[in-house]
Amino acid sequence: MPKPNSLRKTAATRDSEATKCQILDAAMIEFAVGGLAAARTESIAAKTGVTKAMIYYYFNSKEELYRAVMQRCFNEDLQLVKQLNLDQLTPPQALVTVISNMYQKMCKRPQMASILALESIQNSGKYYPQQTAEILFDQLIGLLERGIDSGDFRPLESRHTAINIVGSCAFYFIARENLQHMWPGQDLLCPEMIDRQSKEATKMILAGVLASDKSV
Amino acid sequence: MPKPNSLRKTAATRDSEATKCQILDAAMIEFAVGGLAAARTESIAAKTGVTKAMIYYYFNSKEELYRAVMQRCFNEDLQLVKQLNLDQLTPPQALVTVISNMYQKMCKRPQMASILALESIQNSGKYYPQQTAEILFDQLIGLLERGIDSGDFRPLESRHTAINIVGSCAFYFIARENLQHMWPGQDLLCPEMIDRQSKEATKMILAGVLASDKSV
DNA sequence: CCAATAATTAACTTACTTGTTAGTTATCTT
DNA sequence: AAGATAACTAACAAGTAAGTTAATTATTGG
Repeated sequence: MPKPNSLRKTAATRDSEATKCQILDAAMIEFAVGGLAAARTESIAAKTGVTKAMIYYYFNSKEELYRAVMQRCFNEDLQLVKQLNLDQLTPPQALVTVISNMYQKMCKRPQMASILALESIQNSGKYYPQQTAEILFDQLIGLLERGIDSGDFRPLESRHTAINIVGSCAFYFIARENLQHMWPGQDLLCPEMIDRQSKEATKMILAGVLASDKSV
Repeated sequence: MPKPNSLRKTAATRDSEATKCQILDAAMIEFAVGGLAAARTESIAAKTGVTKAMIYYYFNSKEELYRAVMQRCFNEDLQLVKQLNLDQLTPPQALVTVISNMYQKMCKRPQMASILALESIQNSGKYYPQQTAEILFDQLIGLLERGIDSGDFRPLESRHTAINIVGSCAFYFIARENLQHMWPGQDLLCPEMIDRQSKEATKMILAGVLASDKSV
């Protein structure tokens, strides 16, 4: 009487796609803590149901595995962003949407912010899939400029402002473990906390960006 | 005719304090790229005029060296912050001062933001000198609450807002290498750029935080 | 059900990294 | 100026980590 499909690697043996995915998931967690340089292949393997050799079987090297993780991160991201159809919204609405979307994404993949930050710090972003990071930022910058032109936003410097907006969001996730002490016992990743942080950020950013004669 | 005091380690031989300082400086640069885990003692030594053995002679281990670097970072920081005398300023003035001070500090030690971010991501902040990070955050939170009480600021959630403020500042330095592409050829650490970023952040944050019936 | 192939492992090799040690050179004291 | 001590180095030992290999086990198609 063999169990056909237990949770762990017990059954469902030998499914290459599942194994690749397991490795990618484990790698994402490991890379999100140490980045490419400090990640240990042994440690990644330990998080999966398979041996280290499988990493090399499917991904050839730690570096290529890292590339694959990055790729997957950004693909998901781009997919989501394209579905937003920001052009059909007013600039303030679009901005609110972008911010809310950022938090949702981070909430779904809490490792995201750390991985991107680590890649930037450790490797100057050279492993980012070509221009993908640019696309995401440019979208926000474009939206800000549209809002300035329409008079919804005050005349601000779009690039610097975009940095401030993304930064305020990313920081919550990057410094999560340190911010913990402000809310003892609370899980900073629980939906309620994320929601409060998101709302507070949205309010501040919107008020900071809107032309003084406008309001939402 | 021996040179008495050339720039490198040529002359001025055997000055223990200078050597310790050289090691700390080199370590700071190395730790700011990879964090404790990815930093190589060999690589730190290579940045100094002395051998790796000196690291162990003066600091015993990579970990203790890391602790020393952290300590020095925070000591400087606390010193500066205490001199601000925020209590003698109105809340909006105090906030402007805090923001401007953050940028100045980061400008002086561009590795700072990366080191703190890496420590948080890699080690959950366990190497921060006891409570020092808390003090810095609490100061900002206290100031925000004072502003809410006085009616200068709108009723916001001080902790979340503090995170947004610090985040928008830190991100510029953390993601510096990636943001580079927005200003091709420009040095993001040059005083003019920092000044523009700082001004833009100040404007946005202040507008985002001030009660709607107030202005600076 | 058997052969071919794909997935997987355990054990190993090679390169790197931390930390040590024994010995060397400069500086300071008397 | 000699002896003591502090600063320093080169070479090494021990442990760790990346990547490989040869053999093993499951799956699939005829």
